[in-house]
Amino acid sequence: MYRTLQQGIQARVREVVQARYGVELGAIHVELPPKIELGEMAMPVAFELAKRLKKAPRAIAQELQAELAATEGVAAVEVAGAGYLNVKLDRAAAVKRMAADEHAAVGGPGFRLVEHTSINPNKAAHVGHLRNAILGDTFQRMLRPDGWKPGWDTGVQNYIDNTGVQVADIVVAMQHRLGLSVAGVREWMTEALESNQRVDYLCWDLYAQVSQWYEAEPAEAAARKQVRLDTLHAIETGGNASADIAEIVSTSVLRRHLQTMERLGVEYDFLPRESEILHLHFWETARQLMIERGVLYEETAGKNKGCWVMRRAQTDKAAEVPGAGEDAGPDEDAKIIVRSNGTVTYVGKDIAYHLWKFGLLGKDFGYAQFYKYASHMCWISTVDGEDPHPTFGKAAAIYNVIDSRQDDPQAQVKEALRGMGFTAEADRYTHLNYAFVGLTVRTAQELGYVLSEQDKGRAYIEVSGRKGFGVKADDLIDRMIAAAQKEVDARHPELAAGERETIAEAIGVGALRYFMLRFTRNTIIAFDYQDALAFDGETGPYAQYAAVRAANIFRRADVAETAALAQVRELHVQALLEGDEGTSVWEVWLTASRLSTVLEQAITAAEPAILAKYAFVLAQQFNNFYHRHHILTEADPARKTLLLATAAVARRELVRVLGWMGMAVPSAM
RNA sequence: GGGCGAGUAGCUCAACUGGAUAGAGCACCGGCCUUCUAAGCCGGGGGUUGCAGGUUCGAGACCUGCCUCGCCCA
Repeated sequence: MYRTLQQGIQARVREVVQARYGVELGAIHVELPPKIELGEMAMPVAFELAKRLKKAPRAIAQELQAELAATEGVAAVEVAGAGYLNVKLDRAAAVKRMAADEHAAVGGPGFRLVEHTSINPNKAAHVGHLRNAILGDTFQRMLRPDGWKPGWDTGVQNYIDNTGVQVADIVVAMQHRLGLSVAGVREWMTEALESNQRVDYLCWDLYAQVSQWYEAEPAEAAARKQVRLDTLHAIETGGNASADIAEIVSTSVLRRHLQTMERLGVEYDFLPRESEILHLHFWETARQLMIERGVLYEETAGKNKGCWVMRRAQTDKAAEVPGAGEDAGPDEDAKIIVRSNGTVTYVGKDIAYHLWKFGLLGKDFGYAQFYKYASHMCWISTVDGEDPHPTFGKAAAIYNVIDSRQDDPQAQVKEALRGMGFTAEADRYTHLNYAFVGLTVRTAQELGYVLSEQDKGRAYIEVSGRKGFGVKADDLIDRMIAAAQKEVDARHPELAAGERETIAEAIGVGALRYFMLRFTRNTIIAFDYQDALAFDGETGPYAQYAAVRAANIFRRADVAETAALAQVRELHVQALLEGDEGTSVWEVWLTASRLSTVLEQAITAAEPAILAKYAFVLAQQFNNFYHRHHILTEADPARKTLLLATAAVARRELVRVLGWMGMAVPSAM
């Protein structure tokens, strides 16, 4: 609703400024004034104009003021400070439109491809992976069509590197440490499943052990590293025991990852795998395309002689240097795509994969059904595939949720697309990056890790799969839910055990998801059990609690939420929204009305933390309102209706924003 | 050596991308449960935004140079 009013005022300002001064304005900035007494919208537009018109900002603001007052939905326009234009909204009108659930439509054409999680399928998921999956899943929910918004057609992918060195390490462990054949590995897996052990946990330990084994004896180190390399090559080639074991292990671990993520409400549509990128020869096709487009060439001299390298974009700097053109000799800083021994780098394969994502490769995966969710099927890549099947790729825009250690390679892939002339695609390629998750010293020690004195002085301890160092995702989820369960059991002994469990799950998962979303993406999270398990203050449970309280009012009231909202539209509420008391009610409506503005902002900035902040502020404002006004005992019927509608609208928007964050509102708390 | 990111209250983080008196949570101190649930509410203390310059009506944000820390690359 705020968004709609904002658009109306922006259009009006543009019109007035054009007519009065003949000036065409660019983006018109509208912000929230620091205090509600100053109004609901503030525009610093007069400052901008002051420069161009050589006139005092206050004078300009005063001239505009009179002409803007007539805008629809506006009660008054005032000039404040050095020349701010402050807009006071028609509160009663806004409330009525809000009650009717009028809001700006968020969405548009073009398929959006969100890729996230992408955990190496060789060990259990850990906290860092949770940040990735929760960020990606939340962003996906922000885009996808739902009951509230038309949204964008959206698909979710989880890329699986099933032929990489990490999977090879587990295969080495299986073949050379445990001495297992393909049949033996199959048996080992079956046994683990039947004895109810988490396969990914067993692999977690195996991975740490084999990593140490490589280095354990200096005399053997070279030979063991060679075993590892040979195994990796065997897996890439396919059709041998190592490749078969890799397939068995990675598929079992992958299923475990999907189960873990499903506990958090994270689901996928498609799982493209590295093995298919290899077997379907995506790279060879991409290579031809890159050569044709002139971005890939063989270096004939210098240190990169014999390599295929990527031509770098012509920078301004290079252009200024005389003789820096093509005849100036080898570009020593060019990015190597194919090494002189013929192996393709990771970036090379990634370029091929991204050409596929945008439908530019002229090739597709085979598709097979893999994992069934309650509402849809998750497909996996294969060489041959089943028919009929859905198709992925051919995206209009992509979002890759990958941590910021991959900034360089991601930029190179984007640069390759640009270099090939696919500039529109490069522009719609978003690396949704985020800083990694470490552990606080306290939590690392609690988990039993021995730290050096130097480590103890650090702000965080880095997670390391090779050392078996980290918080496993399932352990964390278990503990979050257990902590919630304890509270629920104490507070609601009257509820059935089953319901208490459902509630605890919603709270535990909500607390975890909120914790991962409340930090902006480039903040390094030092994960701490104590902080994550705190359910007071700026946390998921706080926001959920506000929604539960709002619902409780309607459990006792004699009207339903929808009825309260319908009734308020028939009332004269203007007087009830003024003064100190009225303003405290109006503030809830104002915050609630900003939902679409906030969502759009969060999508544009690709920053889910904006949603988390908003959910908290809305909950805070509701709690404030809840304490100030006792709704059910309100004597004045008109006022009571307004208060009920206020609770209804706060709850409605809170449920929506929490929904995008993947957080359910429990039946009781 | 090059590239990227960070440095804000005791601690953990925000600050709508250049706007009004830099805001929250935690912790600490004081108050509020016979009224829709205290996982809550109200009040209080706490800041040279790493340092030094600069740009302008206006800088935590932009520019230059330093200082610390962390990643990535050779």
